[in-house]
Amino acid sequence: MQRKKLQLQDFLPYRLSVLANTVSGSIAAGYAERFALSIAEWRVMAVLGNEPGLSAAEVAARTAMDKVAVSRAVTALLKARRLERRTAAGDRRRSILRLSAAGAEVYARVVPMALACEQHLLEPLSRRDRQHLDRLLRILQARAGLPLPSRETR
Amino acid sequence: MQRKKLQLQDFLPYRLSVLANTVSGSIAAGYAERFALSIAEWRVMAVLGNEPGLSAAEVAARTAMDKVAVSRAVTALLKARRLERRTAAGDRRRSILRLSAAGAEVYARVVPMALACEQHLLEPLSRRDRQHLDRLLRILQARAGLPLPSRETR
DNA sequence: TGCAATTCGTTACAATTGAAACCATTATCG
DNA sequence: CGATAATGGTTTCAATTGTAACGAATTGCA
Repeated sequence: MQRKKLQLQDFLPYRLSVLANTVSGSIAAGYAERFALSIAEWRVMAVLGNEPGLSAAEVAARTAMDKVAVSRAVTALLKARRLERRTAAGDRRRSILRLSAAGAEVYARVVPMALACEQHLLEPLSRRDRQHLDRLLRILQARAGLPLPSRETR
Repeated sequence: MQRKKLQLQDFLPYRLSVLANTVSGSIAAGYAERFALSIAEWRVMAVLGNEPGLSAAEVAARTAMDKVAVSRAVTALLKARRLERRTAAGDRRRSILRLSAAGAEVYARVVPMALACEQHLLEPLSRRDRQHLDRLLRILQARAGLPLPSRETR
């Protein structure tokens, strides 16, 4: 038997959405202003900081962005000279992306801000709480990927 | 001492964002098609289903939407005849919103879908896990509202 | 009172986003 | 080989969204 009323403020999808927006917003407020970075641009820089030389498609896979969003973020980062792009030897469709020196410097300055922000968020949680959170999010993420069993086929 | 490397896939704000988007997307797929409802419109209907007679500002407060988004959703819902609007007696700036009969019927059909979706998501979690999740999300939400202590003032 | 500030909600305009079409290159297969 | 399909990435166009300005109504206060 299940709850019959729907209270938006108790509804998990809604709560996740509000929380994610609140968090993203307050982080973006940190780096967006200072470095003129959008969330998408920051994500691209974040993966390339860890794994230089990825192609646009690989960046897309790691950031959960679509290829159009990546393309636009890359364009903006190239214009700002925070990224360098070569075309892959052996496949001239693919590009090879890496942070420029300037990009690496921005990266080095934003990473601590991002980690500090995460720490701030996690501060009220005990070690065990954090482990729990990690586990719960992992489960939910896996579950969210699955399709709902449809009414017709069950 | 804190982690020095930033791995996007372990970064809490990123994980929350991806999870929330995955979940919202798969729910929206359920009602969006069938009922031609956007997420914003559904949120407005959801609160008015519980609390008929709210003003637009009150809807905004309960849905974490801004007033422009509410205004647009309300316009769309009025056009679809799923909402009725009167102006408040005693304050002619305020509006009084409630679901129309047709809106109430859509509401009655979407609520079970939404709850089923939530149940599907929560299915792999034990009772205690769910309580934990509730508590953790509550803490994080409260924490996310607070501003980061700024480097200058500490 | 009456004038300034505030609130409610809408509108206008620019910026962002998404879907589909597109070009160039590479892979597949008869 | 040569045609067709598939892939990587960009562009285009329309729809969505955010910000600021706005008009109308109300409140506060000198």
